[in-house]
Amino acid sequence: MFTKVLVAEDYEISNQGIIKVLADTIGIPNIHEAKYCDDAYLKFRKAHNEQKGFDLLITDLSFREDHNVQTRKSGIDLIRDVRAIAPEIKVIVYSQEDRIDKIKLLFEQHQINGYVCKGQHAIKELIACINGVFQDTIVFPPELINAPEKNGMVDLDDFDIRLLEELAEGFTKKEIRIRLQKQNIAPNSESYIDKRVSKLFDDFKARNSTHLVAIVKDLGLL
Amino acid sequence: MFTKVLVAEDYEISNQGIIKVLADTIGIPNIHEAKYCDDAYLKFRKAHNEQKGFDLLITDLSFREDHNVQTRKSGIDLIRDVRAIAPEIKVIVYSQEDRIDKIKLLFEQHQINGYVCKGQHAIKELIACINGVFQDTIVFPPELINAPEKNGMVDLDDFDIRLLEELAEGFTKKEIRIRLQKQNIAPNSESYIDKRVSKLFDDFKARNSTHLVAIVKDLGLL
DNA sequence: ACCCGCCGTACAGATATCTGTATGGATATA
DNA sequence: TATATCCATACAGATATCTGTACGGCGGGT
Repeated sequence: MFTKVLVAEDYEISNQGIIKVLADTIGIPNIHEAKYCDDAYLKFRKAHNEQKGFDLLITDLSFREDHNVQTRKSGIDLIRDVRAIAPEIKVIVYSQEDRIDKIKLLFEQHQINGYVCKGQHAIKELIACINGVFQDTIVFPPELINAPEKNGMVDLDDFDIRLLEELAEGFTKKEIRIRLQKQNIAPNSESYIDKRVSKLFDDFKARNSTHLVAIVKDLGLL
Repeated sequence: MFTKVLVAEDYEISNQGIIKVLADTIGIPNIHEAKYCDDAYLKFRKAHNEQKGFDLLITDLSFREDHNVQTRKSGIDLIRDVRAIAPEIKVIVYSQEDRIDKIKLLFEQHQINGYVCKGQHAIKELIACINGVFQDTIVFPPELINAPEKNGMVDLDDFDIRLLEELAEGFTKKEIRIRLQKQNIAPNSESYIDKRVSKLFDDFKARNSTHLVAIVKDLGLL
């Protein structure tokens, strides 16, 4: 079993809860905690440099901002930086996030090894997840496995996402055209941008741009 | 000190964290937990009926919905029902909520005795809160006392929120006017709706409606 | 009583959005 | 090779958005 684990979670009480499970139920001997991403990173790097690196990182995604200004603002930043110095480190994310698409992204883009959703069954899930990850498997949360098979899923390519981002930033279609042209991103005619956005209206059953952005924000795609 | 405490919190791990603090640090002998509002209510009523009532209720506000359908959907429902059978019960809310206005409402409308915000210093705050409440004081969270000069806080009234909701639903200003008129909500002139929305643009530094909705969605106000 | 600022309404002009139609080119399908 | 289909672009008309100005009413303050 893992012997040295780092827990990055800003909520002190959750933090204690996780540690309690790791120590009492699983019996991990060496547990360290951090309430800030930067602190977690420093602890990780120090241990790594001293050849006493961690086996496992358990991290939250969102960290509340306070007077302590952080260069790493979210668990994703932490994972990125930790992986940069120790690519083989196992990572489990423990977060409130329950939007399937967001969770999928974590596995796809950040190669996390497991995900546990804060909830009524988090202890059981966390234990199962740690065991699974220790055996080199990728542990998806039950929510994701039982996923309601592509209910109304629309698959968006990079261009769609870019358009949605631009719209959410409040740019007009003319501005978007100019911005895309400046970055040599094609296609970039105003008319085509219009067409694609209209297609997104159909896909998401949106009445207009404002509605569209609200919908994709709710779906967690942005 | 309190001798019998009920902890209502659906996140198992937070739950364990709270119990750990109550037991190990404060030394409360009799701690019960519930992961659902209805379950918490039943436990509370049973103890009350048997003349072995709880001294203190510590509850979260939001409870994640699952297959277990609940008649009480939030901590507020629980507080209301518990107070109905035991008006003198001390109540501490332990929640993620950090919007000052929301927290103020809890003290004003629900006469809670203390509030602790999930966060980096929750353990210290929880201990202080329990001690204060035990001495019959009302314990406001530091966030509320220090009222950190609300950097970019915009206070929105019901009308603003309604407009934002309507925009996010994709209605045009003409449609919004008609909808408000049908519900006899005044003011409802198209021009005033325009004015108010334009004011929201200024408040949130939004370029247009789409941007505005994206911003308030990100802020979690919608 | 007077002024001032705010609220609600009205209107108007410049822009932007949304919808529909049209067209040439690339690709692939028969 | 002919044909269908999609991609990217263009244009145009009806509608909606955004901005600015204007005006009466109402309440607070001096």
